[in-house]
Amino acid sequence: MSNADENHLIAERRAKLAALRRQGAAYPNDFRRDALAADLLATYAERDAPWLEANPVRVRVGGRMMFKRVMGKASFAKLADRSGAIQLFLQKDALGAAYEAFKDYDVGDILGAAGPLFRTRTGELSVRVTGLELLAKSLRPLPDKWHGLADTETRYRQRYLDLVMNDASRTVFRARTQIVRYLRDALDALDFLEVETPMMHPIPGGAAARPFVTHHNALDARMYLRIAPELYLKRLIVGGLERVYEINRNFRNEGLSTQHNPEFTMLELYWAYSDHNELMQLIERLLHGLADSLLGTRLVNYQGRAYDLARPFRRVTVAELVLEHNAGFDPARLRDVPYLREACGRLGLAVKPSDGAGKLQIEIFEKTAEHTLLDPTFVCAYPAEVSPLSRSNDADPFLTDRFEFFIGGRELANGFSELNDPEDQAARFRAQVARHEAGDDEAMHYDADYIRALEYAMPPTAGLGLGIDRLVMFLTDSPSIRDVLLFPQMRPEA
RNA sequence: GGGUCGGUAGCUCAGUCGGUAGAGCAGCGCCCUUUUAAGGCGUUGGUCGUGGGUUCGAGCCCCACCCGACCCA
Repeated sequence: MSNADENHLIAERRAKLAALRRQGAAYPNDFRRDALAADLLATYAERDAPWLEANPVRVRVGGRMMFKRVMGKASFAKLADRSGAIQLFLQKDALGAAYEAFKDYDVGDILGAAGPLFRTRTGELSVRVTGLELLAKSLRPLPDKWHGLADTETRYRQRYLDLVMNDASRTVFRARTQIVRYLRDALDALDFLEVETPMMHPIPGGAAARPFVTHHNALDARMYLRIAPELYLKRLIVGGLERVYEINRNFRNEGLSTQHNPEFTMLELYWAYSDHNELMQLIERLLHGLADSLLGTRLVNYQGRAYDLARPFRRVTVAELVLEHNAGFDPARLRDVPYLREACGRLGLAVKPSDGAGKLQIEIFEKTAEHTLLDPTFVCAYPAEVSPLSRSNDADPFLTDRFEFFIGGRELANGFSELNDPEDQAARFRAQVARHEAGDDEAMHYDADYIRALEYAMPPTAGLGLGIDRLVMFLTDSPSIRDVLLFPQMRPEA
């Protein structure tokens, strides 16, 4: 940006920076803090003005100046650091030339200040500044101190400004880290091993989704950003690691919405000698623990509605929900393709000629039932047709031992007993390839090495995928996935 | 992809019937030694998202496009 493009506010600050450069180092790096604002406020919360007078506590604090009030020969300012903010009191008598320099400092500048703590007339713990230093000049003015930064586009594109201005935003991202740490600690305690598997796949697998495509020059090979780590993690189960998990990004080449970002974070875990029922119990335990540790209550408020996580989570099948939400649906014809096709037509659903009863059921379920699943609900017994990696149900091979978990009408998790029969898996891959060739670009590819791995035998295993972003949204009362991603995907600026 | 709403000063926002672009905060100058959105006086600051069109005249009306939010698919 040329100077001609800058407004007078920036021009004035740039002139002040130029003056600083003439005086010496404009960006000093020798100031050291010995205290954080919130620690001081907490430590001396009970100390009154006379005590602080009698027991001088000298501190060195640093941070961004968030307000500045000059009243002639005395001034107040507030310094914000990562913990919070503390007020400074500055007097000409005590500071001399540094006081005159301070009057040229701007809100937004990074300052270092030293001096004893005291209480103002109104009782606010403050630093009576005896030494002051400008550490980094802010050339651009901050948003309005009272209204803050409200423009959503700027909040997402310039997240640093959002973090400077909005406490609530900082709180959300701290909570996100706490949630991920809680999950790691809980799984580590269960003797799960955290692993890293490839983000670049020669064959996209593990989910039904369109991938991002890239190219490896040295190998002259097409590569895909992973849509899921599933097939790699299960290779590790074959390898005998028995309990593994990965918390990392997946990439799906799909639209953006309040629920979808092209890159999003999943927890995937694989648990040998377990099954989908134990996964449901695990989810319930994890959600209880998260609510307890993060919120201190199992009564979660999300977007104005109360969710009582202490009540047992509902369990219901796909078929039951289709019947529940489609009055007059003939329960005897749940697997009758022409009947289902007709029902889809009435609902305005576009179906493919290749869609079978399982796929059609799921279309109807998603259209009519999914959004109604507000309280925590496990939807069980997904059709095999839409579950190419799940173990078939022993009593009814039309179904699999699979569930999805919903809160607030949104899918939060997907879990199942893993298909460890290599011949069944090979047949399912072949069916997926046929769908792909019939034009379904979300259908899976045939992964020969994965079949080879299963042929060495994979123990009976349960596997779970948990959407971290949506979990964080729920636990932080955030309406959009962009509110829980530090840098959500945006169209490039013009 | 469709619909609704929005884009005006650094920030938050007004802008009437189409008739000289405004306020608060921030900034700049002066005053002010315990403020709490400090206060007082004065004052600078505009590609009204972009490009066309209608009109004597467009922030406002029409068309196209860009960016964003939300809803729907």
